[in-house]
Amino acid sequence: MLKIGQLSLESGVSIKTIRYYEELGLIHSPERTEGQFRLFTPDTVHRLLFVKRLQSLGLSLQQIRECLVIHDQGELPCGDIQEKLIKHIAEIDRQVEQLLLLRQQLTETLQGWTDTPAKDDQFICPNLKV
Amino acid sequence: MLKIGQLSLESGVSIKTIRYYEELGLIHSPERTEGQFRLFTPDTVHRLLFVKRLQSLGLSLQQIRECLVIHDQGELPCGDIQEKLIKHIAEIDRQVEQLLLLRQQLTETLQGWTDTPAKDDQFICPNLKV
DNA sequence: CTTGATTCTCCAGTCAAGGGGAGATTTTAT
DNA sequence: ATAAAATCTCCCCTTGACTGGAGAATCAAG
Repeated sequence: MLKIGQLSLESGVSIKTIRYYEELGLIHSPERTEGQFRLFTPDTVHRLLFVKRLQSLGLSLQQIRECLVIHDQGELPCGDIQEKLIKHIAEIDRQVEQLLLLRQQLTETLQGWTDTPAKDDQFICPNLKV
Repeated sequence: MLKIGQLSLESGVSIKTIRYYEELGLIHSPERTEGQFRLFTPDTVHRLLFVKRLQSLGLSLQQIRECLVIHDQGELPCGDIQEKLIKHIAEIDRQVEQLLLLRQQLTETLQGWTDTPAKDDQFICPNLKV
């Protein structure tokens, strides 16, 4: 059994974050010593590494929790994880598309931009007629 | 002179947001009636449209404020705006790059993924050996 | 004069994923 | 036995751009 500091060392997740994850239900509330110190089972290390891995792939803690719930029901969460990852790719594609659209807007706006435009008190920036 | 409701109508910016922008210094604190109702000058409409335009191009309110400060010093902010837009394009490029890297990670992770892996109690998801 | 619409200030909350620190207690090591 | 290290709970803070609501005051119209 591990106290929280040891778990933090072995998983690379900060103590604060571990307690936060417990609060979110990402890890189970562990046993306590008589003095209320948390005593985690060793497999909690794996659980935290799993969280970090999915997080590094861009999933939210909420999504990760959904996977862990399935795992805790005794099922393999692979299918669910796969689905989430695929959806996440689609989400990334949407974001990239939006960013490229914006980039296009920006380059168009910068087309014909001049540093010394005629001053026009109607506009704050004459290059940007708004 | 416009009261805040009228300014909101003409600019499309909500009343709450107008007061927020005043607090941030994006628009000048206007005159007041005896009863403390704000009375905006009509050019505030343009100013709000300018803010919305730069915002739609992805600039933060902080960056927009910097442009407006230059304008209020009697200078044309075009050069500053141009510089910010160019930097913003570079920022977008960085973001896209990061997203595509992540996308690559995701597709690699999904390579060879199987819906019916052998159960392995050491791992939460055997497809994701973490 | 009264009613209803508008506006005022102030406070608080939203989203995500934690971080900081106080003050008390518990555990461990000497 | 005592000191030091670890942990506990509790509450507030962060970023950015707002939004919501309470309760009071003001303005405009009939």
